[in-house]
Amino acid sequence: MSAPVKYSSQREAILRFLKSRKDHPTADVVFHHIRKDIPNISLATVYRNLNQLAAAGIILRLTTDGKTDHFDACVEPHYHFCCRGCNGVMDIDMEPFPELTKKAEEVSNYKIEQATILFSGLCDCCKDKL
Amino acid sequence: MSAPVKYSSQREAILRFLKSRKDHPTADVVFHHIRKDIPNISLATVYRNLNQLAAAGIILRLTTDGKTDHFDACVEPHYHFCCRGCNGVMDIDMEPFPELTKKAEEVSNYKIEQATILFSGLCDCCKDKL
DNA sequence: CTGGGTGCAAATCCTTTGCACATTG
DNA sequence: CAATGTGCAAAGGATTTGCACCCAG
Repeated sequence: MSAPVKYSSQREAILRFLKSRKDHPTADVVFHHIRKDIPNISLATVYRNLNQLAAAGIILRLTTDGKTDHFDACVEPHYHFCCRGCNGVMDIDMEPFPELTKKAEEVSNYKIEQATILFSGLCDCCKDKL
Repeated sequence: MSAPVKYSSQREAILRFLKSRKDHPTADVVFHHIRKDIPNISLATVYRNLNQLAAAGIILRLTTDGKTDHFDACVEPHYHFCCRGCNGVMDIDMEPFPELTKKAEEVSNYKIEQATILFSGLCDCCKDKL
């Protein structure tokens, strides 16, 4: 049923760029960087591909407190941190707590498929400045 | 420094409405309900007051995977669940895990001020339908 | 009477979509 | 050649803002 995926150089470039970064760029950041290699790529194409990759589970869409989503080429379950100073999104290297989801499911009786943990505060750089 | 807050019947009505609900309405839902009592209130006023109340720590803004934020009159730390079927946001009645934040802070060296835990999946109603 | 609050409409920001053309398989 | 992907521009939805007027302190 799902439409067969056809190769496109734009999508490859987007994915490659995402994999090369350990921060988690927004669509706009992806767009501006890809543009250096593919000058006439359009923002719409970036959005379309990010959506497609996320839907396919190849990348992760991160919804933070800011208004724009961030994207992560690492789909292993892990936690994130969003700095209220610079609005950057970073990884937190700690093992997931599967008990959390299990306990929530017991307590609530909902079918819980996912737990999103987002820490926020100030990163190393912003800790001093603010 | 912060501007003195003046009373307004609109803000009072918005806060009262929010307190009367255990789901977590969006700005638009608040608007349509308040409108029954204050027919000529504007959506801009609703947004302005929700923002002001959230900034003052009187209510909580909940950013979910959906595109519109939800608001919660209960500011005690607690967890939420967002149903991908009906997009509703519900409370999860379980004790918070303070260790989570502590551990993340140790591991990362960031100044962590907040941990947002959002579960998602299917609620009781949507579990059967989908 | 001074400054915050409101309603309205217009503006913004982020994201999606329609359409004609290009590219892949 | 059939169908997906692209670029462009226009549309869309959620939220904010400018401005003249209103009202609390």
